[in-house]
This record gives sequence, structure tokens and C-alpha cells, in this order.
Amino acid sequence: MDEKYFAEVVEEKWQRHWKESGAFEVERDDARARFYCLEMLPYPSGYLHMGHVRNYSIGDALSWYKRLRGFNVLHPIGWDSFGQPAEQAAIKRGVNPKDWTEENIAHMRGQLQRLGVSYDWRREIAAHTPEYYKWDQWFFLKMLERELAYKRLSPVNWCPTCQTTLSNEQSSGGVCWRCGNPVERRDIEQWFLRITAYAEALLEDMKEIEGAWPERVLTMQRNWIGKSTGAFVDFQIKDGEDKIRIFTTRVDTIYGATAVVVAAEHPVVERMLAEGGPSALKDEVRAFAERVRATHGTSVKVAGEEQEEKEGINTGLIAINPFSGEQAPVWVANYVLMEYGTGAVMSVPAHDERDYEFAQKYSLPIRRVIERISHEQPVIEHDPDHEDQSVAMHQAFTEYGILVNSADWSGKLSEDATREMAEFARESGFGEPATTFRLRDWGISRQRFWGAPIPIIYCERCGAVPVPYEDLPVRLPERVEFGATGQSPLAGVEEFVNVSCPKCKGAARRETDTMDTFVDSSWYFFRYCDPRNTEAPFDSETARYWTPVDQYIGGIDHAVMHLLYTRFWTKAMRDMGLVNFGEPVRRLMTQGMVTNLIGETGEWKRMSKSRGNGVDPDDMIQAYGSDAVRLFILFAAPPESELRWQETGIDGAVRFLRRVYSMVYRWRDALRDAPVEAPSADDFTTPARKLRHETHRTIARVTDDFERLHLNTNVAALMELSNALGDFQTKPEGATAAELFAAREALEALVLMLAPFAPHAAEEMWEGLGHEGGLLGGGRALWPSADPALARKEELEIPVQVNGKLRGRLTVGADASEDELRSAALADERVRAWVEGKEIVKVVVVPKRLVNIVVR
RNA sequence: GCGAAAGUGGCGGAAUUGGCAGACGCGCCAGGUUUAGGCCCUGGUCCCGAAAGGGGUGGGGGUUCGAGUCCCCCCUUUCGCACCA
Repeated sequence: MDEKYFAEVVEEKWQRHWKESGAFEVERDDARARFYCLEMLPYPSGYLHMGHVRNYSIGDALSWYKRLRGFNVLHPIGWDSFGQPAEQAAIKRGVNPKDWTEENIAHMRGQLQRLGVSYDWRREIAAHTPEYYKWDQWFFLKMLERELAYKRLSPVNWCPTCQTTLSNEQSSGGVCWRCGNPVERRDIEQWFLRITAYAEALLEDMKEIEGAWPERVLTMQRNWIGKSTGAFVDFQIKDGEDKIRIFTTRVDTIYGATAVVVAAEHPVVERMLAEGGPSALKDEVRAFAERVRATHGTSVKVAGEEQEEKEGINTGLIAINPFSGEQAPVWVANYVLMEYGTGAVMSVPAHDERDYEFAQKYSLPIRRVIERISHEQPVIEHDPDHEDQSVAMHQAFTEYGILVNSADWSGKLSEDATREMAEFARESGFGEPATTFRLRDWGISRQRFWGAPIPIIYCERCGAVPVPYEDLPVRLPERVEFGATGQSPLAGVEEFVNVSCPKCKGAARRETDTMDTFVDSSWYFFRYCDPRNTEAPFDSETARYWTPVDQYIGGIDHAVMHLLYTRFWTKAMRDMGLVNFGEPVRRLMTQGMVTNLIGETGEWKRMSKSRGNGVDPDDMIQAYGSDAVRLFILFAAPPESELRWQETGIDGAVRFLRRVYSMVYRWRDALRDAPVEAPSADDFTTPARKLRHETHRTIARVTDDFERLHLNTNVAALMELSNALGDFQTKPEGATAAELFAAREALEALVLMLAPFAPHAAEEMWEGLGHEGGLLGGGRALWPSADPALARKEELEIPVQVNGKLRGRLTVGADASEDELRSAALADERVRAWVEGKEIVKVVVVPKRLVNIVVR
């Protein structure tokens, strides 16, 4: 141990030590409790950014903590190395996507190693390697067998900028998740995964993770799945065979239906237009439907933009309300979506805001059929003399209430009627109770090169034939021509495309689409458990030891995409018998963004190269050392909050590390003579007792805050302990044996608890304190434990209030009784001055907390 | 528009259950030491006030002996959803 701390030297030394001793390399060990700490795997863009550093610092701190507590900690890393940037680089600069990707990985791996993150590097994986994507393909075939994968012609979200299709999740809001540009619609044959088969389970199983995942994430997923329960009801078309099936959550309002409104793409419209001779009305409807269809999906709603104006046209068709027998006109309108429910709704203007707005515009009748149950003045006027007529309403009444004007159902409560009427529809054969979801199946076909090829062969005779398992992996060819054709570049590679049919051996063509990269990331953390397995994606027994993931850490941006897909994938794997649980992640933490000022604008925005407000982690490590950078990042803000980058803060971290280091250096020689066994309580001087109290209190706090991931307050607690050590005695000379014992206890605890935040410095100091083999080398869990008796204060300062205002303080024993506190408070001189001459109404005594004297 | 979360010094942020508001750090001020300087050490640092004391957690009201914390109204910010029938 040198007198001065040189981060470069110390960090390099311990990084080498960790590598050589295999400090972070772990194996399954059924006798030991495991802890699986996982950070979201990075895309190898080429450079680490501060968001990565923050993510890995949080995970690394937790991993170290768990290791020091004796857990067998799996902490792996890998690369989400398929995807568009590599292909863009290939198109723009003519580089090979594989070379580009692997160079990036090499560079980023170096950065991670300089950061000293405690990964088991033997388990590193990369999605673009055949050893990995073979299993993507294997899973695809398994899904196909279980009918969880299927192909269909489908309108897809097409991003013209990225020249690819996107899933619903990736085109949320009508814009591409990657480039932010508007998305178009196209009809393309593509492969889907049947995530909707698990819609109910994805909702239901949230019970298991409730409280352990951020509520926002669960809410976002819940909204995305969008379950709603209601009923299907069939409206017969008058003078025709057709029925229009509508979906409603408010069948109790059906007597108020004054129209049926369908989507522009609804079959009933198409049939009407196809039938019979020409008519003026048909032309109008056709023109309207075409206009709506053209704008649907392309009329992209930018955030904050006004909702589209409701427009519609009467088709002239008449539908019969099966409950009332009444006739209702059939309209086509732009506000009814073909993708949701049945693409048709009953229009109940009195009790639905959209229908109300629509009815106002087109003067459709408004009929009230639900009344507020309150005895108070009804909010909406209602004229009893005109029960059956359109009634003046200033807005729709959308709450539940009591049914009126609804034949025999009148007088029932909405809650009951909704259930009973759906049941009645079933019995009567014109409908049924129904549940719909907003969630759509996951389209995974991408017309791209840099992804896992979908293992399908198209044969004229046999159709779409799965590639036999023994032929996996279907490898990506090395040489490819790139061009923005809208087709996968693979289509231009003859030797890839032209194959023989696995069934009939005849000439056949290979599928040229590749898989969405979210497939790769849906199961990667299972692969870490058994990364070199050549027989299976992973060994189930091994995975059973390591999974589910105990703590997952990553950005909120994956709240609905990755985190929904991986939940789905895990449930599918469970049903395949590969794992024995359905929720892959026990606890999730979503870390906040790292932001920086943009120039002089005063605006804090996410760091990024293009904005020019990025900070290079390498520069920071070089200037301050990895430990100081990480310590600062964890200290500056709670992990979930935004972190505003202020470089002056790192100086504080550097100072703190140096202070601790020099204290250790100053004490180390004297501590060799410190007693091994704790001296008897009487031997400790008052300062020594205070220090011991501070040490044990800090251990208790830090241990507790680790479980809650309050890492910023943990660093603060360590700084306090270090300050207490500074106050204790600056020099070891003249210290008694008991004082030496207390000093060593404090220093060792401080160093050990510092390890999760500044592991290199902690290793160096631990060694400086005379320990060999490193923090993880002794085969013993070193995390200190708090002695509750010492953590408790011997004496307490109890504030005394008079009428809620602080007037004095009492110093009392920690176990002073209520009576003792009361009389001590009343006897206190300063307090007496405030109480004198007044009537004491009440004395509130909260033991260990305060005394409040209420006077008049 | 709907829904959720959050508003605390000059700044980042502390304050498990209602119980001393501002821990810890940055910055700033003063002093010391060393130096060319960075550095290091000591003390101070919510506001008003000479002090006693008073005020203070976005604004207003309420509950309570006691409110940053609970309830109601309003304002602001951030995030999510946005014709989902």
C-alpha cells in the first residue's frame, strides 16, 4: 500500500487480480444460495455511454453486496448484436455487418473491463453468432409445432426510413421506435408469434410481481394488453342475410342505440359496395371509405396534436336492434377501428362521449336510458314528459346508473344489467358475453439481413416446410448485396435462397426474412446459465438453479416491448417444459436517464452524441478513475431518478476516497497491535463507544438500504462513518487497546461496505489492513453484521415542544420511561419559562421521540 | 382530453410508521497550510433579526397535541395513454 492513492495503478492491479483469480467466475452449486443480478444487454453501438455506466454501476454494486454476503452471484454480460445499425453501416460505408459488430464489441468489452465491472466473462454471449441464433431458430420451430408461430398476409407497420416492418409495440403512436419517423401500412406475408394466447396470463401473473416491479411498468403493460369485458351483440341487416356483430362494454345502454357505426374496412361495407348496380349513395360511401382507409395509419398523430375530427356517412343500410326490435341506420365512420373488437359499434350518444360528439355533428337522435342513482339534483337535465324522445343533454352521461326506457330491463342497476343482458343475448342466440384485448400478435418478420434467418423453406408442392432441427442453424451468408429494395437483402443471395425441400427434395426457396431482434433478447438470460450448450438452448436443471432473475436493471424504454415479450417467452417455455415458472424476473428496477446541459440553453436532455451533450466514460475514467466515477453516479441521485451530470461532483467522490485511503494508511501499522477479541465494555472510552455505535448503526443502515436499492443514501452513510472516524482521533499514537479495536472495527466495516461502490480502492485498502487473497478470495462472506445493542444509542436527545414549538432538549437514557420523560421535560428550565403561569392541558410523550406540552 | 407520479436551500438530494426539516455531497464565504497553481486542513453556510425570537417544504384551506408526510381545492412540471367501443 502506497502512501498516496493512484487510481490508475490500483485499478489496473486489481482488475488483473480479478481476472487471474477468476474472482467473478461462478458455477452452479446446489449447496449455496444463488443470486442472479442482470442488467439489460447492450446493443454494440461502438461506445459505452453514461447510461450504460449507470446501469452497470447499479448492478455491480448489488452483485458485490450479495457476494460479500455469501451468495453465489451470477452476473453476466453479452451483446444484443443483431439489428439495423450494423446494416446501415454496411449500406452507407460498405463494411461487413459482422466485422463492424465485432469491432464494436471488442472496443466496448475493453471499456467495460477498464470500468472493472464484475462480470463472469466466460459466459459472454452475442446474438449474432450462429451458436446463439441457432437457438432462436430452434425456438421458432418449437413455437411452430405448438401453433404459437404462424404466417399470414397482414397489414404491417412499415417504416420507410428504416425500410422494414415493425411490431405494434415498436410503432406505438404511429411512429417508428428507432428513428421516430411516421409509419405506413403495407400488406405483407409475415410470421407472427401468438402472444395473444397469453394475454390473460400476462395480466393474471402480474400478481406475482406486483410490488417488485415499478408500478408504472405494470400499468403500461396493463394498458397495452388492454383487456375489456363486455358483450358481442348481432344486429341483423334489414332485407338481407348479413349480420353486424358489435362489441360493447355497456350492453346496458343498448336501448339508447340510435345507430350502428362500422369501420371503413368492415366487410359489410365491402359487400354492399360489391353488390348490385351503381347508385349515387354507393359512390359516396365508396369515396368516403377509401379516403378513411388512405389516411388510417398514415395520418400520424404527433404527440400533443388534436384528435382527428369525427366523420361519417350513412350507408342507407338498416340494422335491427335485437333487444328492442328497433331499426337503426348503419353508418361508416373514421373513429371506428377495424383492428379492435369487431370493427363495429352500436352508437349510444346519450352514454358515450364519442357517440355523443358524432350524433351532435350528424343530428342523430340522443336517447337517455341510464339515470343517475343519486337523490341529488341530476347533473343532466331530463324532461319526464318526453321520455321516449331525444332529450337535451349537454354531454354524455357515461357513468353507471339505473336503467330507464329499457323495456323490462328498466329499473335494474347497470352493473347487473350488463351481466344479465349479455347472458340473455347468449340464450336468445344473438350474442354472448365477450372479452377483447388491445394486444395483437407479435409480428417478427423483418426484411433485413442482419438478423436470425427464419428457418422455413417454401416448396411448390409441400408449402411452407420447417427446416429440420438437425439442419440448424440456418446460417447467414457472408457475402451480400445491400440495397433499399424493400426486400430482405438475403433474397439476392442465390446459394442461400435456392435449396431443396426437406420433405420432397424438390427445388424450393428459403424464407429470406429474418427475425425481429427482440426475439434474441426474449430469452438471452437463460442462455447465460449454460452459454456453451450445443444440445439445447440451456440445460433445464442448471437454469432451475440460477433463474428466475432476482434483480433486473434497465431503462424504462423497454417497459412494453422487451419486458412484455420476455414474459410471454418465459410462459411459452414453461409450457414447453423448459422452465418451471412463468415470470422470468423477480424484481425490476428501472434506472433514470443520465442528462446533461445542452450548451448554454439551460435545458437538461439525455446525453447523446448528436446533441453534443455526451460525456465519454473513457475520459472520465482516465481523469478520475472508475471507482470515483461510479461512486459519484450512485451518490448523485436515487437510481430511479434522472441524473444530472455535474462534473464537480466527481471531485467530491475523489476526495472522499482519498480521505478514507489516507485514514487506512495512517492506522494500518498501529492496528497490528489491536486486540483480536473485543475488550470488555468498561475498557472503551467514550469516543470509542461513540465510534462503535456509529459503526454498527451504519452497518445496519447500509444493509437495509441495499435491500431497497437506496444506493445514494448508502454512500452518504459511508461518508458519515468516515467523518465519525475522522472525529474519533486523527492519529493512532497513544490509543488504548480498546480504542484500536474500535478503530479497526470501523475501518474494516467501512472498507467492506465501500467495496460495492469502489471495488478497486476497497480491495487495495483491505489488503492494506493486512488481509490476503482479496475480498472474495478467502471463501468467507465478509460483509459485517450489526450488533443491535451497539447500533442502538445509549443516550438520546429528546426534543421538548411547548404547543408544538421546540423549546428544549433532554438528554436521557435510551430506555427512559414515559413518566421519566414527562417529569424531566416539566423540570427543564428552558421549558419551565414557557410553561410558567399557564395551564397545562396535556402532555404528549412519545418514548424515544419527543415530548410536547400543550398549554393554554 | 384521460390517467399516474412529483414539487423541499444557490445546486444534486436526505427525512421506513405523522414526531428536532435541510443528513450527505457540490458550490459559496472566512481562516490556516503548502504551492506557481490545483491540493489539503479548520470553521461557517434555509430566510428575517444585534439578540430574544419569528418565519419556512409550489399556493390556499382542513384534520391533529404535532403535517414535507394524511384529506380537499388550485397551480406547475414530468411521464404514460390518446378515438380501444
